Amino acid sequence: MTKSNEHDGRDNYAGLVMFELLNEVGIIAQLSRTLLEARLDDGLTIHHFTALNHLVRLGDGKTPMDLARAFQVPKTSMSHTLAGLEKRGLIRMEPNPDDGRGKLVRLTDSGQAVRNRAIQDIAPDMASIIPQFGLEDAQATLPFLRKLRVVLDKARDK
Amino acid sequence: MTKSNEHDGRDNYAGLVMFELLNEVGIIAQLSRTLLEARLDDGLTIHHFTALNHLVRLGDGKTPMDLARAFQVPKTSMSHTLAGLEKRGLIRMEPNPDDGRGKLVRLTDSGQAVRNRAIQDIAPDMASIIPQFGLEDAQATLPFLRKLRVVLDKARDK
DNA sequence: CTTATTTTGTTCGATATCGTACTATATTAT
DNA sequence: ATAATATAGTACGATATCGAACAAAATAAG
Repeated sequence: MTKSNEHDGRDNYAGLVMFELLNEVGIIAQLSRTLLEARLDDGLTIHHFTALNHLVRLGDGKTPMDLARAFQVPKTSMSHTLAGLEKRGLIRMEPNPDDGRGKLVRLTDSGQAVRNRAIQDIAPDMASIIPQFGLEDAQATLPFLRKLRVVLDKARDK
Repeated sequence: MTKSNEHDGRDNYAGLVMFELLNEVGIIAQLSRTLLEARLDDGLTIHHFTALNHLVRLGDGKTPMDLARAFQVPKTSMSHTLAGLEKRGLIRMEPNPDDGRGKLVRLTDSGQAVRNRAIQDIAPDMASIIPQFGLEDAQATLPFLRKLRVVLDKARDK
C-alpha cells in the first residue's frame, strides 16, 4: 500500500495495515488449502487432516469440545468431522472417565499412519515453493506469524 | 514420477518450515475470519464481503469466472455468492458485450457503500490488535506475505 | 440436600459448498 | 464453411456447515 491514504488519519493507518495483512493471510490460506486438498484426496478433507494433525502434534485424549475450541468451529461441525474420522477408523471415541457427559478422542495406529503419510506426500510440494520464496524469508516470517496467532487467540475470548 | 531423495536433509527441512508457516497462516485465517464475521453480521457472509472488497479494490466489470479463479473456488460456488449479492442489491449482473455466454459483475452504489462501511466498522478492531502485535512487525511481515501469495498463485497453474 | 445454571454432545433443519451434467456460445481444426 | 473441442454459466443432487432445541451430567447457589 502506498502513502496515498494519509488523509485517512493516523488512527486508521494501523488498522489498514492490519486489515491488509489479514487479507493477504486469508488469500494465502485459501490458495494453500486448495493446493493441499489436491495432494490429499483419499477421501480425506482438510478438516479431517487438520484434526488428525492436531492430535498427533499436541497429543490425543482431547474432548471434542477441546478440538472445537482449538479450531474455532461450532461443536456440531466438530462432531461431524469426528464422525467421519471414526467411520474411517482413524480415531476412536472413548467415554471420558472424568466426565460422564463427555468423550475422549483417541488416535488409532491407522490414524497416525495416514497423517504421517499425508505429511510425507505434501513435503515435496512445500519444499518446491521454497526456491521461489526463500528459506530465509520463511524463517523470518514464522516468528511474526506465531506472535500474531497468539494475539488473535487471546483476542477471541474478549 | 521422480521419487524425492530422502537423503537430502535440506529439502526436508525447508519443506517442514514451509509446512509450519502455512499451518500458522491457516490458523490465523480461521481466527480472523471468526473475528471478522462477528463484526460483520448484516446478513453478510465472509464470502460476500470478500467478493465486494475484491471488486472495490481491483475494479468491477469482471466475469464470474474471473472471480472464481481469483478466489480458487468452483464456479458454482461463486455463482451462489454472486446470486446472494445481487439479491441484496450490492452488485448487478450485465451481459458481457464481448462474449455472448458471459456476464459482467458491476458494483452498485449500495455495494460500494456497504463495503466501505464494513471496513470502517472493522478498522477499530484491527487497530486494537496492533498494540499487542506491533506496527513495525506488521509492516515487516506484509512484503513477505505478498511474495508468498504471488508464489502460491503462480504454483497453482502447474 | 435441593434446585438452578452451565456444559457436553447429539439430532434436526436451513443454508452453503461443490461435483456432475447440461445448454449456449466461442474457438480451433479440417 | 463445417465439425470438433473448449469455455461460461446454470440446474441439481450429495454432502458439509452451523444454529436451535434437546437430554444427560456436572457445577453453583440457596
